[in-house]
Amino acid sequence: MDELHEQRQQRIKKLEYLRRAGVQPYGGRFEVKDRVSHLVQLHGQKSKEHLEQERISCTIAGRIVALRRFGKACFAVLQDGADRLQTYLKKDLLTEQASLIMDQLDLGDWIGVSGILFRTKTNELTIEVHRLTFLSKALRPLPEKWHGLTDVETRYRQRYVDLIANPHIHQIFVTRSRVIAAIRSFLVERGFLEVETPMMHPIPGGATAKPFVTHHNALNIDLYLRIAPELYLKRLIVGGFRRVFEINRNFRNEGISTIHNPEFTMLEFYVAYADYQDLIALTEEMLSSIAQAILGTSIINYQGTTIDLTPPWRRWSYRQALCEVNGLDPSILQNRAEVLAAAQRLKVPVDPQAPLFKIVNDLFEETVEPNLQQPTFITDYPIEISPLARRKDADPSLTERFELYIAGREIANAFSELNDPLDQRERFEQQAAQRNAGDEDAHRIDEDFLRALEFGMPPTAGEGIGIDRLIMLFTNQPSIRDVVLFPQLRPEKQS
RNA sequence: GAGCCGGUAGCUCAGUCGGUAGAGCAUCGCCCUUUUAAGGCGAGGGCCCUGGGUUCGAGUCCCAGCCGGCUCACCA
Repeated sequence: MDELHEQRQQRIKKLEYLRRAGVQPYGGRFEVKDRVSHLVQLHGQKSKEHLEQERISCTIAGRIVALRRFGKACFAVLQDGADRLQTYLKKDLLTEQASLIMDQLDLGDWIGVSGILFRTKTNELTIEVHRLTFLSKALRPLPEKWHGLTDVETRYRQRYVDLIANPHIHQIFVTRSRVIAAIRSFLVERGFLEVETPMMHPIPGGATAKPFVTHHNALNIDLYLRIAPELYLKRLIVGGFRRVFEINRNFRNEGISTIHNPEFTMLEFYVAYADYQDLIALTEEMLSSIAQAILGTSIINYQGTTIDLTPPWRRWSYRQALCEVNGLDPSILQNRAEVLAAAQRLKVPVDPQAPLFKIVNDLFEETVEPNLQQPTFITDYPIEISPLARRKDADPSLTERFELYIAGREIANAFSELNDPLDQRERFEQQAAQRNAGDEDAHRIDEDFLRALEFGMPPTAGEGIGIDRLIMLFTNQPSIRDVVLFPQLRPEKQS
């Protein structure tokens, strides 16, 4: 007989036995009086004698993740969230029915216990159980106790098993939730209004990306899952909201990698009357204070690199960074032949036919980005690669824009917004021309957005932060799949 | 989309030169009232990812495919 089938049959037999004995194998409400984490925090340091004297009563519930039987007694380790506590079940101390339950317990079952805290001979904090309540029967066996579940495919497909077998995974998602909650309160405290804008767009906009298409039957129209909330949030600034933010999913129909999931969580926020310099200060304060609040430090380790989030962070202009890293004279950036020569000398493969700004940007990405391990604001991007950003008054070839890099990765992208409706229309039309020429990622003209801008948008600064990548950094995870509960995979073959 | 690596019991993994499918944990039976990878004795459990091919004989060699990981490309 198939082994899984056999273990499952065994457990169904035990379930039926419990039922015949009057024990509900899938019970109802149970009054949990204590959390394991709290008990350990309160009493984890107390000595054997101290505990004997205090006789602390407690009631916990959890899943059995280890079971060591000794004839008429057993040790069962219960897992409550990411925390574990040993319980000691002794038939002497239990009712007849509880003894019967004890004999039927399997790894994975849920039970509730009441008893007294004590320390065993080996000094382990343990509950001596006086009351045992069966809560829920597991029909499938848990992964092996020592190595746990390591097969990454199973970990992602059956995250529930991953969370059971690898409690530290639990902690990653707790941290994720806390970071997002902290971002929310940081922004709300500063007068931002949290809003929700459409996820289904008639015209996908606000980013350069391929959208997912879906269809609305009653309206008989195609809709696109949003690639960015940007254009809707700016409509709200036009409408008079001074500070808005949204934390929600974006969808991009592109490749999957350790830093790309088709749906990913994005924070975007917009501040009327502000410019990108204000956002530099805000970003520094937000990320360093959240690290301090959630991790208890602003110095973090990411994959072996120590990263110091203590402000202020380095400000480095795009051109200056490029020239300093590679020992180039800034004057050559305008000269195609010299840039190509530099690329060759630096062994960066570039397309000699490409526009100059593209070649310069390839050089930047190849040579500068990997060096940006410590938090760095790269500022003043060229106009050609910043179609939505406001020009700098002092140099119209540059924009009021920054990207924040940490650990060699782009974490945030922000700029003073373009609020000139006529300029925006021109840029849309240029994009549309590129689209007609075959660039399917180029922006489409959003007439309603242009209409909104024509009603007048105040000077505004806006920023986007990729939340998943931020969480990777804060939890020291190498892959985005490790910070998304259910990452996208090919569907499992049904057997 | 391309390259490299992997897929064997519920889990973690061995499997030599092509010659009867293995271990530990888990499961089942017996013993055991302070163990913690508990222990002792015994037992059961396999679509070796799928489909072809070579061969007297394939987990092993060859081809195609499926699924996953990593790297690269696009992107955040």
